[in-house]
Amino acid sequence: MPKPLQALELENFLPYRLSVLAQLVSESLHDLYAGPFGLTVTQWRVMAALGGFAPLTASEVGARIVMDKVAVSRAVAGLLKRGLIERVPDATDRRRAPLELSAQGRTMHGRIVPLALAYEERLYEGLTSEQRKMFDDLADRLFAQAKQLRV
Amino acid sequence: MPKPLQALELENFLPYRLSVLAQLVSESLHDLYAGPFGLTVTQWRVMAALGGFAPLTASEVGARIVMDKVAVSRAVAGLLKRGLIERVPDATDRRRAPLELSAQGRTMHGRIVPLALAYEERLYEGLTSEQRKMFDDLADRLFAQAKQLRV
DNA sequence: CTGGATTAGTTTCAAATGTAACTATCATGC
DNA sequence: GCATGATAGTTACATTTGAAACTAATCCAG
Repeated sequence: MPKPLQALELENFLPYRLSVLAQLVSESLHDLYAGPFGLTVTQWRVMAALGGFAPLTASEVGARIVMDKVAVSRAVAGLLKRGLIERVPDATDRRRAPLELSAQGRTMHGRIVPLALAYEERLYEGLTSEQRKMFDDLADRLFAQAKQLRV
Repeated sequence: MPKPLQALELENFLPYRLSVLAQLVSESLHDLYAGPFGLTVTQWRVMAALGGFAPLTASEVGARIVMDKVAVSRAVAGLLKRGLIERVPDATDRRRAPLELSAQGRTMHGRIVPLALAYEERLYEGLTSEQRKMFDDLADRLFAQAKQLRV
């Protein structure tokens, strides 16, 4: 009796597994800064990008955190209103609006970073340092391959 | 001069990396069945779950594909309207509404599965089979750990 | 039995998101 | 130097999504 040539078990299907894992991790992390600091995922990512590489324009932020410019624009609007980031006028090109963390934003950033790193550390806890490197490396390759396959 | 004790580089931050990788893969896969078959991600996952384990109630589907019942309910409504799935009345408990693929749904499922598996295969292409197993195993551990950490 | 608590699933309303159109500024070719 | 097109960012509208309220059916304690 001919068995089906191909079967798809969601549980073992890589794209599905990646999706579920990423979602679970993302939600856990979200709990760290959503409640206490009132940030959305995108807002936090914008702050993280600026924390490391300010000043950046909205476009540069978008490229860095892989978000379209509308999403970035909205996150930036929210952060500006709360005074967590500031615009630095660019005299040579007034279309550009470079951004950086405000003093208040730096303080918040400084509080969240240790929480985020601690969460990452706990997540990695079951893995040896070789295994961590291995996972990172393999994830990199998958990412490169996925980009390659993107039509 | 005291350097900051902790720094967070988004590019090397595991939750962020997982999120970006999963999103890229998910979008690529989405292209395979959204255009040609007009399915949303959730709809496809519902069909995939039913393809392997029907009959399942909406709740059971939700547990399997890690989706809340509202999302499942909406996906199911869309699939029912298109005649891709059917309800099997449950005489012993009329609250429950077990679902299964219709003939038409099975046909579509049978067309999508090979496409999905082929994509997965191409994604894995740069990895040896040991590396695949390794990645899967490490991802499993991370997932278990993430569940553990979930408050 | 029967009234309150549970469970399955749907609907509703508000918030988040994506696409496309829009404004403002700058770069370029003639 | 000025029309055309490109770029940065915002706004508007339609769709999707999420949280909570709701309906219907079942379970269970007394």
